Amino acid sequence: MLQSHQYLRQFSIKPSVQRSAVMNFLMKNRIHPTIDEIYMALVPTMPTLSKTTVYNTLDLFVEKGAVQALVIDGRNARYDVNISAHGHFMCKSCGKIHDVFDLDASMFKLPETTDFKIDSVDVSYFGVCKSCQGN
Amino acid sequence: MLQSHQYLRQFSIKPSVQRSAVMNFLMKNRIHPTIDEIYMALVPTMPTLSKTTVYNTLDLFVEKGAVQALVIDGRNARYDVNISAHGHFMCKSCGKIHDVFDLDASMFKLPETTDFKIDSVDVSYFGVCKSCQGN
DNA sequence: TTATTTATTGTTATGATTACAAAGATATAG
DNA sequence: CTATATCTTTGTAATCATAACAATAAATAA
Repeated sequence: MLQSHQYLRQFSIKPSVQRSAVMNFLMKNRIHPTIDEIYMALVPTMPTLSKTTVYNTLDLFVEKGAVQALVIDGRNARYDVNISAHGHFMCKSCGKIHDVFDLDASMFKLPETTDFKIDSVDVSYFGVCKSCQGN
Repeated sequence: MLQSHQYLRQFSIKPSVQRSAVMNFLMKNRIHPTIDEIYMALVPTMPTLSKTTVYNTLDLFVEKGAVQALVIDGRNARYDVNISAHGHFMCKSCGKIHDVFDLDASMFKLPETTDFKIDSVDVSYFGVCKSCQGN
Protein backbone atom coordinates (compact mmCIF):
# COMPACT_ATOMS: atom_id res chain seq x y z
CA MET A 1 0.00 0.00 0.00
CA LEU A 2 1.15 3.50 -0.87
CA GLN A 3 2.67 5.35 2.06
CA SER A 4 1.43 8.83 2.89
CA HIS A 5 4.81 10.50 2.41
CA GLN A 6 5.23 8.89 -1.01
CA TYR A 7 1.75 10.03 -1.96
CA LEU A 8 2.58 13.58 -0.82
CA ARG A 9 5.73 13.67 -2.94
CA GLN A 10 3.66 12.78 -5.99
CA PHE A 11 1.95 16.13 -5.52
CA SER A 12 5.18 18.04 -4.73
CA ILE A 13 4.30 18.38 -1.07
CA LYS A 14 7.20 18.19 1.36
CA PRO A 15 6.23 15.48 3.87
CA SER A 16 6.70 16.97 7.30
CA VAL A 17 5.70 14.95 10.35
CA GLN A 18 2.38 16.78 10.65
CA ARG A 19 1.55 16.58 6.95
CA SER A 20 2.27 12.87 6.83
CA ALA A 21 0.14 12.28 9.90
CA VAL A 22 -2.81 14.16 8.41
CA MET A 23 -2.48 12.38 5.08
CA ASN A 24 -2.12 9.04 6.79
CA PHE A 25 -5.30 9.66 8.73
CA LEU A 26 -7.17 10.58 5.55
CA MET A 27 -5.95 7.47 3.77
CA LYS A 28 -6.93 5.12 6.57
CA ASN A 29 -10.21 6.79 7.54
CA ARG A 30 -12.34 7.31 4.49
CA ILE A 31 -15.05 9.13 6.39
CA HIS A 32 -14.78 12.59 4.79
CA PRO A 33 -13.68 14.10 8.08
CA THR A 34 -13.92 17.73 9.15
CA ILE A 35 -10.90 19.72 10.33
CA ASP A 36 -12.01 19.20 13.89
CA GLU A 37 -12.36 15.44 13.48
CA ILE A 38 -8.85 15.22 12.05
CA TYR A 39 -7.43 17.35 14.83
CA MET A 40 -9.22 15.41 17.56
CA ALA A 41 -8.05 12.10 16.12
CA LEU A 42 -4.40 13.13 15.94
CA VAL A 43 -3.84 15.31 18.98
CA PRO A 44 -3.76 12.42 21.52
CA THR A 45 -0.64 11.01 19.86
CA MET A 46 0.69 14.44 18.79
CA PRO A 47 0.04 16.70 21.75
CA THR A 48 1.75 19.76 20.25
CA LEU A 49 -0.37 19.68 17.10
CA SER A 50 -2.13 22.94 16.44
CA LYS A 51 -5.50 23.21 14.75
CA THR A 52 -4.09 26.01 12.61
CA THR A 53 -1.62 23.49 11.21
CA VAL A 54 -4.49 21.21 10.26
CA TYR A 55 -6.14 24.12 8.44
CA ASN A 56 -2.89 25.07 6.68
CA THR A 57 -2.18 21.47 5.77
CA LEU A 58 -5.55 20.81 4.22
CA ASP A 59 -5.44 24.09 2.31
CA LEU A 60 -2.10 23.02 0.89
CA PHE A 61 -3.35 19.54 0.01
CA VAL A 62 -6.34 20.99 -1.84
CA GLU A 63 -4.20 23.55 -3.64
CA LYS A 64 -1.79 20.85 -4.80
CA GLY A 65 -4.65 18.56 -5.83
CA ALA A 66 -3.87 15.79 -3.34
CA VAL A 67 -7.29 15.93 -1.71
CA GLN A 68 -10.74 17.15 -2.62
CA ALA A 69 -12.64 19.64 -0.47
CA LEU A 70 -16.34 18.86 -0.23
CA VAL A 71 -18.97 21.54 0.16
CA ILE A 72 -21.82 19.08 0.70
CA ASP A 73 -22.02 19.90 4.39
CA GLY A 74 -23.06 23.50 4.78
CA ARG A 75 -21.61 23.67 8.26
CA ASN A 76 -18.02 22.42 7.91
CA ALA A 77 -15.54 21.76 5.18
CA ARG A 78 -14.91 18.07 4.66
CA TYR A 79 -12.02 16.38 2.94
CA ASP A 80 -11.77 13.37 0.66
CA VAL A 81 -8.47 11.78 -0.33
CA ASN A 82 -10.20 9.91 -3.14
CA ILE A 83 -9.83 12.33 -6.04
CA SER A 84 -11.41 10.06 -8.64
CA ALA A 85 -14.82 10.95 -10.05
CA HIS A 86 -17.53 9.88 -7.63
CA GLY A 87 -20.53 11.37 -5.93
CA HIS A 88 -21.41 11.89 -2.28
CA PHE A 89 -24.45 11.27 -0.17
CA MET A 90 -25.16 13.14 3.05
CA CYS A 91 -27.67 11.90 5.58
CA LYS A 92 -29.84 14.79 6.75
CA SER A 93 -30.41 13.01 10.03
CA CYS A 94 -26.97 11.91 11.26
CA GLY A 95 -24.85 14.12 9.01
CA LYS A 96 -22.58 11.29 7.84
CA ILE A 97 -21.21 11.40 4.30
CA HIS A 98 -20.97 8.32 2.10
CA ASP A 99 -19.36 7.79 -1.29
CA VAL A 100 -21.59 7.06 -4.27
CA PHE A 101 -19.59 5.15 -6.83
CA ASP A 102 -22.24 3.58 -9.05
CA LEU A 103 -22.74 6.65 -11.21
CA ASP A 104 -22.39 6.92 -14.94
CA ALA A 105 -19.15 8.55 -16.10
CA SER A 106 -21.20 11.08 -18.06
CA MET A 107 -22.24 12.64 -14.74
CA PHE A 108 -18.76 14.04 -14.37
CA LYS A 109 -18.35 15.35 -17.88
CA LEU A 110 -17.89 19.11 -17.82
CA PRO A 111 -20.55 20.84 -19.93
CA GLU A 112 -19.43 22.75 -23.01
CA THR A 113 -20.04 26.41 -22.44
CA THR A 114 -18.43 29.62 -23.56
CA ASP A 115 -19.59 31.47 -20.48
CA PHE A 116 -17.36 29.79 -17.91
CA LYS A 117 -14.11 27.88 -17.74
CA ILE A 118 -15.30 24.90 -15.73
CA ASP A 119 -12.71 22.72 -14.05
CA SER A 120 -14.59 20.53 -11.57
CA VAL A 121 -17.97 19.07 -10.69
CA ASP A 122 -19.56 18.01 -7.44
CA VAL A 123 -22.48 15.62 -7.45
CA SER A 124 -24.16 15.60 -4.05
CA TYR A 125 -27.14 13.57 -2.91
CA PHE A 126 -29.26 14.22 0.17
CA GLY A 127 -31.63 11.99 2.08
CA VAL A 128 -31.72 9.59 5.00
CA CYS A 129 -29.32 6.70 5.45
CA LYS A 130 -30.42 3.19 6.28
CA SER A 131 -29.49 3.24 9.94
CA CYS A 132 -31.40 6.50 10.49
CA GLN A 133 -34.58 5.26 8.81
CA GLY A 134 -35.77 3.52 11.98
CA ASN A 135 -36.31 6.86 13.70
CA MET B 1 -46.57 37.28 -13.58
CA LEU B 2 -47.17 35.32 -10.38
CA GLN B 3 -47.22 37.49 -7.29
CA SER B 4 -45.08 36.52 -4.32
CA HIS B 5 -48.01 36.15 -1.93
CA GLN B 6 -49.85 33.88 -4.37
CA TYR B 7 -46.71 31.80 -4.77
CA LEU B 8 -46.36 31.52 -1.00
CA ARG B 9 -49.95 30.32 -0.62
CA GLN B 10 -49.22 27.52 -3.08
CA PHE B 11 -46.80 26.19 -0.50
CA SER B 12 -49.12 26.80 2.48
CA ILE B 13 -47.05 29.71 3.73
CA LYS B 14 -48.96 32.58 5.29
CA PRO B 15 -47.79 35.68 3.41
CA SER B 16 -46.80 38.21 6.04
CA VAL B 17 -45.31 41.53 4.96
CA GLN B 18 -41.78 40.30 5.61
CA ARG B 19 -42.23 36.93 3.95
CA SER B 20 -43.73 38.52 0.85
CA ALA B 21 -40.89 41.02 0.67
CA VAL B 22 -38.27 38.27 0.90
CA MET B 23 -40.02 36.12 -1.69
CA ASN B 24 -40.51 39.10 -3.96
CA PHE B 25 -36.80 39.85 -3.77
CA LEU B 26 -35.93 36.25 -4.62
CA MET B 27 -38.29 36.23 -7.58
CA LYS B 28 -36.96 39.47 -9.05
CA ASN B 29 -33.27 38.91 -8.28
CA ARG B 30 -32.19 35.52 -9.52
CA ILE B 31 -28.69 35.88 -8.12
CA HIS B 32 -28.77 33.07 -5.50
CA PRO B 33 -28.39 35.59 -2.71
CA THR B 34 -27.05 35.00 0.79
CA ILE B 35 -29.04 35.88 3.91
CA ASP B 36 -26.97 39.01 4.29
CA GLU B 37 -27.56 40.12 0.71
CA ILE B 38 -31.31 39.71 1.14
CA TYR B 39 -31.26 41.59 4.42
CA MET B 40 -29.12 44.43 3.04
CA ALA B 41 -31.35 44.78 -0.01
CA LEU B 42 -34.58 45.00 2.00
CA VAL B 43 -33.65 46.89 5.13
CA PRO B 44 -33.50 50.35 3.46
CA THR B 45 -37.22 50.16 2.66
CA MET B 46 -38.07 48.09 5.77
CA PRO B 47 -36.04 49.62 8.56
CA THR B 48 -37.47 47.42 11.31
CA LEU B 49 -36.57 44.20 9.50
CA SER B 50 -34.46 41.86 11.60
CA LYS B 51 -31.85 39.53 10.21
CA THR B 52 -33.28 36.80 12.44
CA THR B 53 -36.54 37.16 10.51
CA VAL B 54 -34.68 36.63 7.26
CA TYR B 55 -33.13 33.44 8.70
CA ASN B 56 -36.51 32.20 9.99
CA THR B 57 -38.22 33.05 6.72
CA LEU B 58 -35.74 31.22 4.52
CA ASP B 59 -35.76 28.19 6.83
CA LEU B 60 -39.53 28.10 6.47
CA PHE B 61 -39.39 28.49 2.68
CA VAL B 62 -36.94 25.59 2.40
CA GLU B 63 -38.97 23.42 4.75
CA LYS B 64 -42.12 24.04 2.73
CA GLY B 65 -40.30 23.46 -0.55
CA ALA B 66 -40.78 26.96 -1.92
CA VAL B 67 -37.06 27.60 -2.34
CA GLN B 68 -33.94 25.51 -2.68
CA ALA B 69 -30.96 25.97 -0.34
CA LEU B 70 -27.64 25.69 -2.15
CA VAL B 71 -24.53 24.35 -0.48
CA ILE B 72 -22.22 25.25 -3.37
CA ASP B 73 -20.66 28.14 -1.47
CA GLY B 74 -18.81 26.79 1.53
CA ARG B 75 -18.98 30.11 3.28
CA ASN B 76 -22.68 31.09 3.21
CA ALA B 77 -26.00 29.47 2.51
CA ARG B 78 -27.53 30.66 -0.75
CA TYR B 79 -31.12 30.46 -1.90
CA ASP B 80 -32.72 29.76 -5.26
CA VAL B 81 -36.42 30.26 -5.93
CA ASN B 82 -36.12 28.16 -9.08
CA ILE B 83 -36.88 24.70 -7.76
CA SER B 84 -36.74 22.94 -11.15
CA ALA B 85 -33.85 20.58 -11.90
CA HIS B 86 -30.81 22.59 -12.92
CA GLY B 87 -27.17 22.85 -12.01
CA HIS B 88 -25.08 25.68 -10.61
CA PHE B 89 -21.72 27.14 -11.41
CA MET B 90 -19.64 29.07 -8.90
CA CYS B 91 -16.77 31.29 -9.96
CA LYS B 92 -13.79 30.68 -7.71
CA SER B 93 -12.58 34.21 -8.37
CA CYS B 94 -15.60 36.48 -7.84
CA GLY B 95 -17.80 34.01 -5.97
CA LYS B 96 -20.87 34.65 -8.13
CA ILE B 97 -23.26 31.75 -8.77
CA HIS B 98 -24.84 31.13 -12.16
CA ASP B 99 -27.53 28.68 -13.26
CA VAL B 100 -26.57 25.85 -15.60
CA PHE B 101 -29.65 24.81 -17.52
CA ASP B 102 -28.23 22.91 -20.49
CA LEU B 103 -27.82 19.62 -18.64
CA ASP B 104 -29.29 16.28 -19.53
CA ALA B 105 -32.29 15.29 -17.42
CA SER B 106 -30.49 12.06 -16.51
CA MET B 107 -28.14 14.13 -14.35
CA PHE B 108 -30.92 14.64 -11.86
CA LYS B 109 -32.12 11.07 -11.72
CA LEU B 110 -31.76 9.68 -8.20
CA PRO B 111 -29.60 6.54 -8.22
CA GLU B 112 -31.20 3.26 -7.20
CA THR B 113 -29.71 2.11 -3.95
CA THR B 114 -30.87 0.17 -0.96
CA ASP B 115 -28.41 1.89 1.32
CA PHE B 116 -30.00 5.34 1.41
CA LYS B 117 -33.38 6.96 0.81
CA ILE B 118 -32.24 9.74 -1.53
CA ASP B 119 -34.57 12.66 -2.09
CA SER B 120 -32.51 15.34 -3.81
CA VAL B 121 -29.41 16.02 -5.89
CA ASP B 122 -27.14 19.02 -6.27
CA VAL B 123 -24.96 19.33 -9.34
CA SER B 124 -22.32 22.01 -8.79
CA TYR B 125 -19.62 23.20 -11.15
CA PHE B 126 -16.56 25.21 -10.21
CA GLY B 127 -14.23 27.30 -12.31
CA VAL B 128 -13.72 30.85 -13.50
CA CYS B 129 -16.41 32.97 -15.14
CA LYS B 130 -15.89 34.91 -18.34
CA SER B 131 -15.55 38.33 -16.76
CA CYS B 132 -12.91 37.07 -14.32
CA GLN B 133 -10.79 35.39 -16.99
CA GLY B 134 -9.06 38.65 -17.87
CA ASN B 135 -7.29 38.70 -14.50
C1' DT C 1 -63.15 41.80 24.05
C1' DT C 2 -60.06 38.30 25.74
C1' DA C 3 -57.28 34.37 25.18
C1' DT C 4 -54.24 31.85 22.32
C1' DT C 5 -51.33 31.14 18.75
C1' DT C 6 -48.05 32.87 15.35
C1' DA C 7 -44.58 36.16 13.67
C1' DT C 8 -41.04 39.43 14.42
C1' DT C 9 -37.42 41.48 16.82
C1' DG C 10 -33.00 42.16 19.33
C1' DT C 11 -29.54 40.30 22.13
C1' DT C 12 -26.41 36.96 23.19
C1' DA C 13 -23.91 32.60 22.45
C1' DT C 14 -21.61 29.32 19.57
C1' DG C 15 -18.53 27.53 16.46
C1' DA C 16 -15.85 27.47 12.06
C1' DT C 17 -12.54 29.86 9.75
C1' DT C 18 -8.98 33.42 8.99
C1' DA C 19 -5.24 36.73 10.14
C1' DC C 20 -1.21 37.48 12.13
C1' DA C 21 2.97 37.36 14.63
C1' DA C 22 6.29 34.63 17.07
C1' DA C 23 8.86 30.43 17.64
C1' DG C 24 10.86 26.35 15.76
C1' DA C 25 12.79 23.46 12.17
C1' DT C 26 15.07 22.75 7.88
C1' DA C 27 17.84 23.83 3.96
C1' DT C 28 21.48 26.47 1.75
C1' DA C 29 25.63 29.46 1.06
C1' DG C 30 29.85 30.63 2.46
C1' DC D 1 30.67 23.78 10.48
C1' DT D 2 28.22 28.19 11.11
C1' DA D 3 25.36 31.85 9.64
C1' DT D 4 21.51 33.15 7.08
C1' DA D 5 17.43 32.62 4.73
C1' DT D 6 13.30 30.06 4.04
C1' DC D 7 9.70 27.10 5.31
C1' DT D 8 6.69 25.13 8.86
C1' DT D 9 4.32 25.08 13.01
C1' DT D 10 2.22 27.16 16.82
C1' DG D 11 -0.95 30.07 19.68
C1' DT D 12 -3.75 33.97 20.17
C1' DA D 13 -7.03 37.02 18.66
C1' DA D 14 -10.38 38.64 15.24
C1' DT D 15 -14.14 37.82 12.13
C1' DC D 16 -18.27 36.23 10.55
C1' DA D 17 -22.31 33.13 9.75
C1' DT D 18 -25.64 30.89 12.19
C1' DA D 19 -28.40 29.33 16.25
C1' DA D 20 -30.71 29.95 20.77
C1' DC D 21 -33.56 32.41 23.37
C1' DA D 22 -36.63 35.53 25.45
C1' DA D 23 -39.50 39.47 24.82
C1' DT D 24 -42.63 42.18 22.05
C1' DA D 25 -46.06 42.65 18.44
C1' DA D 26 -49.50 41.04 15.41
C1' DA D 27 -53.07 37.96 13.93
C1' DT D 28 -56.62 34.69 14.84
C1' DA D 29 -60.15 32.23 17.49
C1' DA D 30 -63.42 31.88 21.20
